[in-house]
Amino acid sequence: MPATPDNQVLIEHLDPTSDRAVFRQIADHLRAAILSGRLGEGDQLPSESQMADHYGVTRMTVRQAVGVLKGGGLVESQHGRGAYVRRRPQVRRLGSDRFARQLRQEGKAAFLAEVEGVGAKPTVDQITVSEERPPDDVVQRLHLGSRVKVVVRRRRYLIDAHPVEFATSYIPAEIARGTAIAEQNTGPGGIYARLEELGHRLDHYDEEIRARMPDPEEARSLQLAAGVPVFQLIRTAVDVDGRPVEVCNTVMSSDAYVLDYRLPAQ
Amino acid sequence: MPATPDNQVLIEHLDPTSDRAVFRQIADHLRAAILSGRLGEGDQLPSESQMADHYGVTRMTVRQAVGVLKGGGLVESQHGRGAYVRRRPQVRRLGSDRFARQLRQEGKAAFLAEVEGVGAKPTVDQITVSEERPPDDVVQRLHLGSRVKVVVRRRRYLIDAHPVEFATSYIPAEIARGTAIAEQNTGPGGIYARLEELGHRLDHYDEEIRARMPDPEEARSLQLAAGVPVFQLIRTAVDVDGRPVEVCNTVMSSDAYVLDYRLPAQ
DNA sequence: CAGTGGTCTAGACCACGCG
DNA sequence: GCGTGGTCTAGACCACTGG
Repeated sequence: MPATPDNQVLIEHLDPTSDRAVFRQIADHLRAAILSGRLGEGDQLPSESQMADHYGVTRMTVRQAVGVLKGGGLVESQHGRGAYVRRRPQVRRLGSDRFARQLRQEGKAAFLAEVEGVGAKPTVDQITVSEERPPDDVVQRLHLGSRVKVVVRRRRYLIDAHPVEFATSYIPAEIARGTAIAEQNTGPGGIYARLEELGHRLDHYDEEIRARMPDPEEARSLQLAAGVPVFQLIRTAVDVDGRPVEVCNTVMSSDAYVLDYRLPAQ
Repeated sequence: MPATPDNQVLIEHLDPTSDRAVFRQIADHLRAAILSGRLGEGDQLPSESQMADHYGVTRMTVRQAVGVLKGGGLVESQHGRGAYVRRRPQVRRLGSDRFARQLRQEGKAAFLAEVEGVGAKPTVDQITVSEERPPDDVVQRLHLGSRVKVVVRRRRYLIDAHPVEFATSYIPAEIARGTAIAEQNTGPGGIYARLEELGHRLDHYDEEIRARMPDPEEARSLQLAAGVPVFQLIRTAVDVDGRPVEVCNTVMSSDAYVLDYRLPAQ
């Protein structure tokens, strides 16, 4: 009479007659456990060795299964510690009125004011300002000639020391050169307030939103786990004369943000 | 004197003194080749065996490298054929005025009219209509009681036979029951035209946008390659009395869409 | 049929974390 | 020091594509 170790109950979860690959079946089990709540956010998965024993497969097969869940953003692993059900960080809602409001707020940049308002600690770092030839898509959006330079502002935004987005703004040098827009600190109300003071009364913003996987540099800068896509939001500010005066390219961690827009029906 | 086969030039690309894992170095090489255009969209990568020979590693190591690029959405592999630089399909731009327009268009649903307008063949399939208890988040958004039922409309949209999005609409049964909204074919102008005919003049739409990796069911339904995230767009239609009359939950392939919004500055 | 990617084994050694 | 995940080897067999 053969021995029947207790892991037999788990081994029975595998269907050897199924066409579905073993590692996919294991991934399915883990996914079901997570979605059902049997494994909650932050819970540790069984170790790879344990699962290999349980299912009667090698560690490499288990790793394939876990890899599926990591690619789907459900699981995050930490070298030397274990694999965990990924926690969804607190999201920040970006309303479509955020810039209308900003124009009225004096003294603080919108990001700082809003994040402090919910009791978190906002930071802006990696600020650089330079004058450059813009990339082609920016040339198009700003209706510039091919040799025209722009002031380029780069910065990264963090909430409670967690990076959530970074942005690059392009303003025609003709407008921004020598103004506060070309300084590290643009002063109260940010560059939109400065643009209006310079006579470019703003009419509207056009926003283009894409979603994609980050490149390795973006993943590093935003400390993204595997399986977390980014929003790419390209905003063009247009003044009342119909002239585009700024393009801002923002890359945001998709699990730090929900974008809210209100559209009139007419 | 040892033989130096021609693949030696490629083997030299590996830096054995580097801390970076071999499969990451290989992935870096391939990514650089793709981003520089040396490998263009649709081009076939060297076979796994070829790369294993070139770099002097096993096939499993090469597969890890290719897996990195698949997870990033850069590469797509086809069983028995090879691995290819992924093609980005044509994108459809979703303007924020798409529903204001729709109200004026008679005779055709907005999706069909717009896609035909660019010379492509639009399809809607998997249409189902039923009456159900809505999920919690829909109960909240529609300001409903806990036992109230809604008419649920599901459908999938395809462009040139490629699925690009699927959507689920929830309309309070009290409003929709017995009307064209509860039929397969809602008639000219779609459900928004019917809602207005029923006396619910629409005031605005609230849209919430998220990005995330698809679950396996979504990936199958939208035929998504690995490394392609989805947009999830939840739209709530509100009538002039301030009553939410529809919630529509749409899941879209992120590489089929760019979302465009225009925001007034004031 | 040959060549491709997909799955899986049975090991090995390493780097990291934590007690 | 021990358990964890990370990397890598050297095979094997399979499923699929295409000539």
